[in-house]
Amino acid sequence: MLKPSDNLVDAIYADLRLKLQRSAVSPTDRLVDTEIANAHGISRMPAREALLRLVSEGYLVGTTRGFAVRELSLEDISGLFEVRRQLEPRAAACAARDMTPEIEAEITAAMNRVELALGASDIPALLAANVDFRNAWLKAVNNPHMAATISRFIDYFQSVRLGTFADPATAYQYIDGLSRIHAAFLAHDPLMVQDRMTLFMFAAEEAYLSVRRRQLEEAETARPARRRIQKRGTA
Amino acid sequence: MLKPSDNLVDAIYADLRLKLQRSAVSPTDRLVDTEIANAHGISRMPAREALLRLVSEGYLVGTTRGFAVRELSLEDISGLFEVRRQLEPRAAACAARDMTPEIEAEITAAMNRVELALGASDIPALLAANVDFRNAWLKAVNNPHMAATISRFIDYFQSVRLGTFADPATAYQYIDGLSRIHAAFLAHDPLMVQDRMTLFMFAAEEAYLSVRRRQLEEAETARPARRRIQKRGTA
DNA sequence: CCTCCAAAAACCGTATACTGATTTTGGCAG
DNA sequence: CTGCCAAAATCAGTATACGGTTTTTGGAGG
Repeated sequence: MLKPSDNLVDAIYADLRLKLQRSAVSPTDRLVDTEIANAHGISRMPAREALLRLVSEGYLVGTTRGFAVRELSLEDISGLFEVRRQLEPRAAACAARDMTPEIEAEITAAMNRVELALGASDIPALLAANVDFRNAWLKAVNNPHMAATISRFIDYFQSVRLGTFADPATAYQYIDGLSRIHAAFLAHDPLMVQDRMTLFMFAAEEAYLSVRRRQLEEAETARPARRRIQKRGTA
Repeated sequence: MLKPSDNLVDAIYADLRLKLQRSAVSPTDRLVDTEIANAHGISRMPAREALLRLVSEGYLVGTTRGFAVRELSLEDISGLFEVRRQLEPRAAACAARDMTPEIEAEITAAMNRVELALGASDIPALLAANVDFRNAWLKAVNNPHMAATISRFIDYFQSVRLGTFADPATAYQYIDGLSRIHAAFLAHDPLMVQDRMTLFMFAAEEAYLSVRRRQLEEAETARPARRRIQKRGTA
């Protein structure tokens, strides 16, 4: 843990980012700079700067008591998917066009791991394989700005994704869509990839919305009402 | 100067961001935390954090000797426009659909200022009015994620825009495209807005590419070869 | 047992200080 | 005048320290 680059901030940032991608941080957790700092045996500043960067990128929100993973409202989900719909089908089509055998092998390997994990109901493995699949095809996108933007928008859903995969029916449908995209990649058909990605986007949006709606309802019944997340949204 | 929020980092960030939007920082300038700090009468840390944020957002790059505005390669320009083409026509169409009379008045006012500045060949005013026009129609975009992403992508071009407006012919053509978009907004025709924005995107890409190409050539002839911008690109 | 209030703790924001790396400067030799 | 080398300056990164605000805690009173 903590090797990338010779820069402490980047190292901490990468570490936290990975934890977030793996849904290893729950929205109820509080990330505190001092904790992270002496967990890694460093001072507050690098940890703080990494946290601040995650805030400015929209992954975390600052509260009066530590940093927390950002929870998406239903509007957030709709809005984020509107952007994803504009970008991902097109990007995936480009990826299909410019696909190399190496990357093709990677996405196939990731797809296999996804199906294996689905069969074993191994949610963490499913999450990880899902991330791998996405990162693999994004590698074939020649436009780094496009790839980075997409990556970022997908990562916003980490806090919801866990819930999506918890329900077997939803997970199955999600993975089915993924596998259809995978097949289209193997067929080297950019347009088929584009179309299937478009369909996938709509299905995914609905899945996330329903999961999030249920989460919000549960939270409502559990706690009558309370919340206190201040300013510091920045962006 | 330096009022927004009760937070020094945000204040410095906003100040720098504005300077960048106005092209008030040349790529040869070096932004140094200590300078900014005692220019504002504060310590290094807030200035440094603001700079770091601009780096992580891609507006600046860290060098071994201060921070500098990021210079776009021709590939960057093409890549950035590929993303803009996916987002802006659609977003503008939504803006046209959801336009309010207040915002319509704003974009008209901005458009008038653009034409006034164009007539007077007042480049700084043209730059400012152009920013205003964009910000005005983005206000009508109900999806904040969409609006923020677009805003960000547009802002990457600040270092090139100055060059675009310097050439009267290019500036005229650019502004003509803008005015056609404005007319479409006034007609409340989302599809017309969408189409015209699409055309505008292609024209703008070409304009930026040719300006940047010329800049690079000039730099080449002036200085045989040299450059030293290190790692720290982050994101 | 619950409520209210005050003391304590937690945590963020900012300031200052130190270190190491890199670049610039200035002088000395060729 | 040019090239080289060493001293000095510059600047990013990291550590430590302090102040202020908000939250939690714990006890006294109802």
